[in-house]
Amino acid sequence: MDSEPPSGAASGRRAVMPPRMPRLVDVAEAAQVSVATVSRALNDSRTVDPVLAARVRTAAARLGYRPNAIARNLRRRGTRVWALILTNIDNPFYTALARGVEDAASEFGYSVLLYNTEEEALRERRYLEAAAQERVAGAVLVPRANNSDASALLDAGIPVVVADRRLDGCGDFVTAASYEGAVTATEHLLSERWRRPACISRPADTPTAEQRRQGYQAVVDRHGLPAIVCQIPFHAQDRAWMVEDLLDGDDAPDSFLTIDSMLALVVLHALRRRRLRTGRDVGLISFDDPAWAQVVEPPLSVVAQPAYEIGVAAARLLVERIRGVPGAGPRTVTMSTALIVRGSSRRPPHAKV
Amino acid sequence: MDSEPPSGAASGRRAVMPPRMPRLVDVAEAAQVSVATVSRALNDSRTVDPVLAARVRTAAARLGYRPNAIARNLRRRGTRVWALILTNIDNPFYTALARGVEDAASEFGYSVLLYNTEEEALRERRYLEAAAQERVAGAVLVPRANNSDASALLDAGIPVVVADRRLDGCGDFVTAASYEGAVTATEHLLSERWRRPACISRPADTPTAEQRRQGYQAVVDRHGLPAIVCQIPFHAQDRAWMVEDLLDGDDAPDSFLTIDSMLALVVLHALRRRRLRTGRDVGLISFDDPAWAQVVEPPLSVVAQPAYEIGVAAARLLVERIRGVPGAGPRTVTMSTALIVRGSSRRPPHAKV
DNA sequence: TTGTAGGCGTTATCAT
DNA sequence: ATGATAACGCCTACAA
Repeated sequence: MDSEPPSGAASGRRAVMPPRMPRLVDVAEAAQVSVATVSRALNDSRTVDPVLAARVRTAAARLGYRPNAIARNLRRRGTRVWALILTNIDNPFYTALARGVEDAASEFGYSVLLYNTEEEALRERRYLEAAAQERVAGAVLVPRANNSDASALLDAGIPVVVADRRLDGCGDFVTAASYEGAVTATEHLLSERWRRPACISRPADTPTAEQRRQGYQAVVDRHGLPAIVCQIPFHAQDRAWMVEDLLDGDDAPDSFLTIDSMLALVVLHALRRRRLRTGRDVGLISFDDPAWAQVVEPPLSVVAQPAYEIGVAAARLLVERIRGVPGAGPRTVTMSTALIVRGSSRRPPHAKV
Repeated sequence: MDSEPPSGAASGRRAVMPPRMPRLVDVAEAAQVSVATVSRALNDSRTVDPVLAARVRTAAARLGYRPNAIARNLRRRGTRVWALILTNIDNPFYTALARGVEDAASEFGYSVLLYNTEEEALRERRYLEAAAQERVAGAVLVPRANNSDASALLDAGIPVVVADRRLDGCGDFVTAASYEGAVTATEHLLSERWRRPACISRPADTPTAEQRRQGYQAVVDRHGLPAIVCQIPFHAQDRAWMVEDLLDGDDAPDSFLTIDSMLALVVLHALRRRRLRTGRDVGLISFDDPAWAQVVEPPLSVVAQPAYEIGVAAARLLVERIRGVPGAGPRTVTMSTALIVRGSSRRPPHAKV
């Protein structure tokens, strides 16, 4: 048996100990009822005498009683917590997605654990494991790559909703129509009479990036144009150089499709150093619609994704999964993208090549 | 007593039930040892026979055993989870701060619950309550206003580190030198020969905003210049109008200090509509150094705050608080800001007024 | 309607 | 070094 300090007074308690929080029994004692009655009064007060219920609530309030979620979770065998595992909270797209998830979770009565993998496989593995040990009620996962392994969660029977980047055999999936968006964007560049569009993308093991690259490629192929693809690692130090090298090469592009807004920044940096202007010397269109898109000169043309709504949709699927019958097959929700033409993708009538 | 389904076989378990996870007793049975030995082998294996320890680990691995953090927390009377309560994850400053906290937390072995209050008092209250019930080991709090009430956490003896916005009587505090930063920024504008700088700030109950406003005001007062202050609510719909109204008024400013990067976007919007250019027609300098600062034309002058480092510092203070003697008085860490002059704050030699 | 008491899975004490 | 076992705080089946 444990040797607890005498609970009688301050005698056995060291001064440095945090104050012991009131428990159900304390409330019960104060209200002169049993713990069962307190528990019932505080949860489903239907089956409890209103008079007693009031007495209980008064006592609870007076003592500053706060239910211990740990004990409750143990007894209920489940938490009211979700894990949100994503690759890079700095990317405004994921920031918005996170807001959507958090917002909806809060509405459904869940708290959310944020795990930022920084696109690192090791961290992702650690986090999936941590989430499983925390016995989260569910998880929204943006996998690092197509070989990410969510089995730590799945084996534990924890529902997982995958967001943004496909991951097979992993339950539900919410994403935007990446391929179609890339097709639209590339066709837009061509309709503006750009003839050598480049696709600035991410490593090929990033599913969504790869789909966008393919959408781009399909269009340039169909038009008999060369595919100019540049896959920039997430952790590259010399990102701007890669674009500048591209511009210096023999087969320099005359326009760009960037598959996320951080790459648009990279391209804009490179262009600035080369003293090239978008919407004039070169064309530029990017996936995502970051807050700054409308304050650059000229404003940035984009393929906007409903990032916040994707987060909300993921949350909705997750609650259904948690409440619902596991029998139901995996569902995929594909949100549509929106082409927003601003200035950066335009090509002036008499531009030189 | 509870009526559990017979645990013997699949007979009593409905097909829809999630798989029951292996417990310590299961590992013990498989390894032919007592639960105590398993627990010891998996935690502090010093005091256990290497042979048995190996057998335990093998059995645990084979069964896919994952310690139940809920039960562990109950027994240990404490979680390995922090709460990160902040006002707006969309603001790049807080995004970076969150990364810092999460990064450090992960290193210290903690998970972090993200609570995004959206600058709403009600949500903040709910979240503080939720964090307290979750019995988090500690919290990093960016309070909504100077009247925020963290007693839900404090009463429970949960250490709180306040970040960015001061909140008295609430333990440790990490922030950047707002007042000084604003002084520096304002003096910089004056040194560029702008004569009517305006301060685009936030409501007066936002401590940090107020300090920046005061820093600005001290400088313009000292120079006998008029103070032009515009406090834009966080949820305002017509934010750009407020700035445009300012520009249309009799006492129109010739330059701006914005106290966060989102307000810089608002001002840039307004200026665009008025066809005014920064670094030429008007001056602009902003707190924070968002990723887009260097791709606007001209690049944005800023007072940069070490957002990520503030998050890390908060995390460090928090672990010390958790591990250390509560006797130690509240500490304040003030990080210095950095004036980065780019193009937007410059005033050309022969500018017209 | 209310009370009693067992157990959720783990850790740590005590006894061996 | 190992094992049996009592809590941690809550919920709920069962008895009254």
